[in-house]
Amino acid sequence: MQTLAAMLRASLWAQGLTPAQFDRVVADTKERAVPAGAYVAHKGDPVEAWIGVIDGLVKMSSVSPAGKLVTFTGVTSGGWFGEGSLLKDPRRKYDVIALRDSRMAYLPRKTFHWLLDNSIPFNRFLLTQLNERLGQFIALVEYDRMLEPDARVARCLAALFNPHLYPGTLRRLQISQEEIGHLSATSRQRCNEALRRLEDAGLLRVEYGGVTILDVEGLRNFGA
DNA sequence: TCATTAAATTGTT
DNA sequence: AACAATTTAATGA
Repeated sequence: MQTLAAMLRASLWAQGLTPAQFDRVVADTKERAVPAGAYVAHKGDPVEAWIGVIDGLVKMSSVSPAGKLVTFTGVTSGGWFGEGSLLKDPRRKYDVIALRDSRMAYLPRKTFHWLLDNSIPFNRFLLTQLNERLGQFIALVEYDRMLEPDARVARCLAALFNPHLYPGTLRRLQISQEEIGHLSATSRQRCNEALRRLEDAGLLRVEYGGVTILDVEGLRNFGA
């Protein structure tokens, strides 16, 4: 648990701002609490802000025409998303749902573009973020077809600890096995089996209502 | 603070 | 998908 200002200060992208720029960001950014299970943003909504997770966990997902729920990725404390929509498409391309009670930060579109125009470090950060996400999605497509469920679960968890996207995330992840299943496209029972195998391998510890990550690198390379 | 009950989550079939 | 076991959270004495 941390304050909005502390979260902003800890963000990689805020480190490179001038004190004046940082002050404006703090002044413009609004905070909102979202209970578990509630929508942070709906698919198709106009995108009015860059959204960060101060504390909590959200998932980006979509519902196919056939009604099937597809989860793309999760975002943990310290992560920001929606820059793609702010740069290009005016509307959000996916639903964002809180998996736990979460506190979100909203940086207005106007401030976001002002930072783009005035801060080189901010641009640099965005490049890195976009690149990391691209890599994540490429890996997603790749391992979705090639790897066994154990490895999918492992990499999906490792992705939540990407240091570029989510700096300083605690090792303890509060998430049910059912949700890990959604994130990794495995059934709940297959996910449960995978988690226990990963625990046997010493990569994480399975707990009630969550897991503690012991070896991020090991998870990332699992099954490779 | 402790005991009881309900709800959520996990482990098995 | 359904069921049983386990853990946590909530309630009230």
